[in-house]
Amino acid sequence: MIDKILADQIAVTVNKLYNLSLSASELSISKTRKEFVGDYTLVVFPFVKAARKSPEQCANEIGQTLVAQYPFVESFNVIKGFLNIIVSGSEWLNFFGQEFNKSTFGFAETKSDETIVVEYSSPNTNKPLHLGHVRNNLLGFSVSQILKANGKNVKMVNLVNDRGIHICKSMLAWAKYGEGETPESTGLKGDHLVGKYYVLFDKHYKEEIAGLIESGYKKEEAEKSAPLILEAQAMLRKWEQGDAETIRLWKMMNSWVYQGFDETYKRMGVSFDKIYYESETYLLGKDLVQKGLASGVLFHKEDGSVWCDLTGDGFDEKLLLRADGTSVYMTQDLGTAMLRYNEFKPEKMVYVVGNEQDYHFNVLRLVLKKLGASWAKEIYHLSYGMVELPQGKMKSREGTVVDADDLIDGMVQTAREMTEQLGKLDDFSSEEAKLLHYNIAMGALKYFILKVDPKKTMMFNPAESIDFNGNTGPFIQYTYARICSVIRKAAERGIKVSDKLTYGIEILGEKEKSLIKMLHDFPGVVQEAGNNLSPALIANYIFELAKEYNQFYHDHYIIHEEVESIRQFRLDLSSFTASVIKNGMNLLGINVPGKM
RNA sequence: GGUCGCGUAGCUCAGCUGGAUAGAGCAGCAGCCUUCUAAGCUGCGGGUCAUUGGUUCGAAUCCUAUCGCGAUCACCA
Repeated sequence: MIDKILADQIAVTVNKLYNLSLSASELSISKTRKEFVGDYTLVVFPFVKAARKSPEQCANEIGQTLVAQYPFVESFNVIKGFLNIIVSGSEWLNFFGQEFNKSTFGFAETKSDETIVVEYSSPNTNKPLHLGHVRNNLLGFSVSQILKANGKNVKMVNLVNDRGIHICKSMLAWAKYGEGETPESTGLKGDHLVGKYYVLFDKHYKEEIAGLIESGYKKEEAEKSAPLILEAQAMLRKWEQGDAETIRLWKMMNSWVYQGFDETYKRMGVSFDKIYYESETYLLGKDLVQKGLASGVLFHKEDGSVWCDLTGDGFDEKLLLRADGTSVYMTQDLGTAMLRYNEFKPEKMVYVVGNEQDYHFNVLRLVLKKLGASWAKEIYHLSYGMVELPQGKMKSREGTVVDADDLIDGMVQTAREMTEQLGKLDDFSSEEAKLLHYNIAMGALKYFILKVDPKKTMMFNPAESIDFNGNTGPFIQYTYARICSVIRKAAERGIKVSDKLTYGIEILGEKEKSLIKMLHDFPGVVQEAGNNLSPALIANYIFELAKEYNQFYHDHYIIHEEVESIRQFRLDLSSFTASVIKNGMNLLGINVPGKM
């Protein structure tokens, strides 16, 4: 980008002047802050010693040399140790035009062979998706889009946790208390129906425990010997033995859940290339353990359990097989990672999983490495923070979880109310209006979540998330819709919208220049975000862009009285801005409506 | 207790590979609809960047220590 080219040339000049050998990346060159005059700023403090001159002398010297040597350096000014460089408009635009023709916003045109597997979502089939899953899904999907835009061959995968004692709990509760209820008979979404029985199990289980404690049991004993939990464990054993009736029940209830999940995924706008089921993968990893034992990486304890000694690496010993030969979470994950690696031979495997599993992934990488997997270092744990509510943490047992479907319903409802209140959609058909409500609601929700740094614990305030003012998705959608409106209206007046910025350079103001430069830097942002896996960065960038455009719009309120060249330029600018906003929002998985 | 993460305006968050006077939005106050979308715009007030010591021309940013909050250290997944 222009920054780099500029930096290269400045490096040549500085090196020659002071007999140094600095690379462009070692120079501190940034865009000039808006309160100062200039386009780019070089910090000269680092050369002061070599130059044996004051910062001001040094900066002036470099500035004069640059102006003399390069036509695109128009002039400069010096404030303390800061050299502000002013780039010549026409030279700069010339460069800009070339770059613009070469590529559109830096999205790779050719796909690389590099495959990246992104695992996200990974729900349990015993309860509906909640707010925490929403953050997971949006992050996973956004990151995948960002990587795709960077030319990677992305495989989005989901590992569904469809077996285990927790699944048996809801199965058992349904069998005992369900009276044959189905999604059809109740009108409930399948995942909600199953979730209802999971809660019901917990309720009855707690009652049994309380009863046992009253009759003299200790708490731990009561928890272990309550009839319900024993029954659930028995059911799990039956499942593992392939008992026909148990499997039938399990398949039926899971199919309800999947239908419910599909609906929620669809509403969130996320999708997967491949879905793994834990019931099919939970035995994986055992052969890895055998190999590990053979090679001496793993060892047996007296009771027959298998462990990996990680004490030399700052971790504890890690269990991989129980004494009875059954595997644990880590064993399965080792097996699944191996399976996935062999299947895709990816350059990187991204796991979108909450930060409470940081330890797990550190251990996973380490054990894989010890087992001889050279690719273990390519596992990237996209670790995200919890979502908290104003009342505190979400706890399913205390009923303080925010259900994903309820949340989306609420957002759509609010969008509808706001829209009707403003009376803007009078000329919309009911279908159009419905779609718009959905787009606005999801835009608000998605942006609200994605604008926060993934690794940080975030506060989810329902009241604020549906605010349509300020740094929000709807603000950006609104801005985009207005740009489209300008273009549309101009077309009605017969003004052509061209793709190239070849007009009006003489009348470019500072604002236009800085706006175009911001757009021009967009590819860099994508690149950086792709590498850092940070949708938050893109979200904030798009907001800045939308804000800048709004400012521009208000500064040039009356366009139809202006001269043709200015019109032409403004239109180019508008269409350019529009596409950048749209591309950026697409990266985040947010729809932007053309009119609002 | 060990390890990891976080601490920036009343609130929610940017900024963190060291650069100029630390930025947005919300909330509060004062203005702006005859023109293309007021879901908007303008202005005002609001800060010991948790504390401490260091590194240097320069620290919210890097390092030490302390305090506070959280996660984790399961034969749960």
